[in-house]
Amino acid sequence: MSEGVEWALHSCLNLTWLPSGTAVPAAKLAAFYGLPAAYLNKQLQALARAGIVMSTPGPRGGFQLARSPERITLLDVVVAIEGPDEAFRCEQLLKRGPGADPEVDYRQACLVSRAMRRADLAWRRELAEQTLADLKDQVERQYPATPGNTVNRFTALRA
Amino acid sequence: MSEGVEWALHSCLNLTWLPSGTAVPAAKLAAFYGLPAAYLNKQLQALARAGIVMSTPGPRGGFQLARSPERITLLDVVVAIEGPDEAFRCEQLLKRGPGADPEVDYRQACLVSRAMRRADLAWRRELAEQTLADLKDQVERQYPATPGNTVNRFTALRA
DNA sequence: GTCTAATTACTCGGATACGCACTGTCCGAGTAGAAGTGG
DNA sequence: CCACTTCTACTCGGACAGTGCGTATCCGAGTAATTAGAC
Repeated sequence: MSEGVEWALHSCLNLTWLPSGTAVPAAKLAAFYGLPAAYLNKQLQALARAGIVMSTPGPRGGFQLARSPERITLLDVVVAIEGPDEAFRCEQLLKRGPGADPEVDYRQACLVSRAMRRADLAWRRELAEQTLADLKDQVERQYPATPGNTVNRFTALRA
Repeated sequence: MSEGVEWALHSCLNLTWLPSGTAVPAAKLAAFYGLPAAYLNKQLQALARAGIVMSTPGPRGGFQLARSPERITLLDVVVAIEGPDEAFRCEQLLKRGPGADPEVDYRQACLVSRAMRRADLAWRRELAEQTLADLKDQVERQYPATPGNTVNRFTALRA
């Protein structure tokens, strides 16, 4: 899996703690973890295309969450970065084997493909059941200082 | 995910239908689906290293399942080809952020990492619950001609 | 002091190189069977 | 006819190139705030 997923998840989580209406430039989100700003910007663009964050150009511009954290699942973020394709892509080997029917779509008929798809769905279900708000609450419960520290750090970077 | 996983699964399933004790060379397993023989051989080597198949060199040699299909899960095959690492690898971003504790292992502490690991475990559980024997039975139930056709095809390739 | 207009600085966005892992290929070590030979 | 030796052909196994995608970077289009100036 692409490394950008981790960056996107942590950045979105950080955006959760900022007062709504304020945009954060990619450079500051990157500086928070010492990441290459231009490359993180690329990932944020993907999130913007997926409608997870919205971008505003110009001074005082940047990124902010496009909707409330309760309506953003971890699956949304992963799909935005990694793309919608499932990890196991059936190349329809059976179509190249003996006794193959050219009319059949073996992505549906092949039982190997089905078994792998079942596992993929279990993975996706688990990711879809966790929202950014859930994660945010868990962090705040376990590390109560995090929200304040995060905001302070970003305002410090603003200087 | 690597394409070799699909090849390995289908090849292992084909091996299920051959009488035990008979070895099949990689060239014939590859010819079954029109795959590049040398590259499939590479994947079979990985399966051999994992103890899923056993190889015998020389004439009349080849590959055969190292244990009964009931004791080979889909996860075993996937891990043998893809390696044991989970898809989402936590780079411990928090260690590079403000307020990081150098002593903490953030692969355990980071809640993002935990959420992703939970999804990964769900995926692995689903794969571990399906054995090659299960798949074999499903195929035989749905396509009763497959076992005979497979054996015939391999003996035909032997000519 | 206030309105207007030009300027400036800042941001995203897409177009452009680089590196690594997956893909694909090749040849050599080793072995089992076949063939040949002598008893 | 049988046992032994030699030879051949076949198999895996690891070492060697090619290619696509993830990684990383840079510069230009566009915008909002700022500043200067005129009224």
